[in-house]
Amino acid sequence: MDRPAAEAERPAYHHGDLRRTLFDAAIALIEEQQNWDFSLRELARRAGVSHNAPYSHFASKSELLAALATAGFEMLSEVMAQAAAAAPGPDAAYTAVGEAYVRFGRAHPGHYRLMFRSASISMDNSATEPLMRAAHAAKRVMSNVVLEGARAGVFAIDPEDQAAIELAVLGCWSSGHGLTMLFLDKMLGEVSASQPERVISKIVRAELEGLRRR
Amino acid sequence: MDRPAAEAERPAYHHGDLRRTLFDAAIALIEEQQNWDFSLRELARRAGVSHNAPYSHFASKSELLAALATAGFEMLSEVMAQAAAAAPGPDAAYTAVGEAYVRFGRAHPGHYRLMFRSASISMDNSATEPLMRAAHAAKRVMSNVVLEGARAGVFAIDPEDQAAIELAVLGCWSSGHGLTMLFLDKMLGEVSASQPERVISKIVRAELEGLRRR
DNA sequence: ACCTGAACACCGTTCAAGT
DNA sequence: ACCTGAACACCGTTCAAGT
Repeated sequence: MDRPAAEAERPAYHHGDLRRTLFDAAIALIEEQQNWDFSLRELARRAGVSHNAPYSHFASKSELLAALATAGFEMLSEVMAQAAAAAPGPDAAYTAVGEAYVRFGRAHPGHYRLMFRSASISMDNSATEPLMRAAHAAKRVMSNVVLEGARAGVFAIDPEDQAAIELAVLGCWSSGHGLTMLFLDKMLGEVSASQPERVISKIVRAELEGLRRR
Repeated sequence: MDRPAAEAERPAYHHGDLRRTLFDAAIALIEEQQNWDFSLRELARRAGVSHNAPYSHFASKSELLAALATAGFEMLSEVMAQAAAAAPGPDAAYTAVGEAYVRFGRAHPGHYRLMFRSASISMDNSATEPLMRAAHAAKRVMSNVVLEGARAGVFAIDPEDQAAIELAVLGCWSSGHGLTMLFLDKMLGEVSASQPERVISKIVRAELEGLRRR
């Protein structure tokens, strides 16, 4: 009665895929509660195992969180890369990536927040390196979109000027990240909140104009 | 020995200004740890009172956090208003406010994060209304700067078009908030992180160009 | 290798009681 | 009105033990 039904299908002692089960349950909890304040004991309860079983798969709560954040950045990279690949040119690629980015954040509020928070939290455990790599890879996808536009002569940036590219990417990222966070934190007035797609589209396009005229 | 020295100066039982003491100690803890995971009991220990004394002044931890966030938005409003008032015109006002905004966030990382997080957390307690008012007031300061520029004809926006003003403010806010958060979350590459002032200035000015040419 | 159960040192919050 | 102390139902983490 105090064990989830799904557990009945699994062997009683050796779970088989507890790591994945915990991982998925953690994501579910994070999205339900919009934060990562869930307890490891609650997580174990949901997975139908003892409160200590998680420690067989994750050294600590913060290491689990870092692993979740890493997976989040990988998902985001994938989403952005697909948006870019499907676009016919630099302008379309930029808007598609920008809109996909904000859409991802709004679709996974707790997870998105965790991704950014945990990069500055878990500066100690072994899960940090893959996290940083995943975050860097995501940024790389954005950089490539800007770089393509610069090389094509569509954006007014010298593709060889690394500092200029870096700055342009940071500007776009700031705009998209800020907009996403303001949405998640319910900081938008009714006007903007009632037409999210329109607002997102306009702000992404305004940033694109900045790239073209820089 | 387990009580802070400052406590010796105060009356033993009735503290006198415990609310303020707790408030200040909470801010200190938040800035030390870059989060608000401190325990109410630790807070009470720092103030030299029993672990329940805080409940005489705050209904719960989340109400204390909401009060802190409210004060944070008031500080931010003040900082922005002063930056705007000291500027000779709309362009200078915009860059001064933008740079002051990011500087505030970087100077108070834990507090800044809390301000934005608690607006979406404490949707239940009585401290929510003042919080929302303070957040709205801060946004108002930004809006006024954009509105002034529009009225002066310096920014390419119709000052009577409320939706356009709203959108322009949201764009600027997203950019500044995103940049601030990326800084706090250590998401910037070495290049940007090593010259923060320069990067901030460039990104604020790029956003200003967007306003002028809109 | 993977999991359990008892144990430790914590929490937030409540409640009855003191000043 | 403001504060204390005991109590309750939790935590994360460790450790010895089971399968």
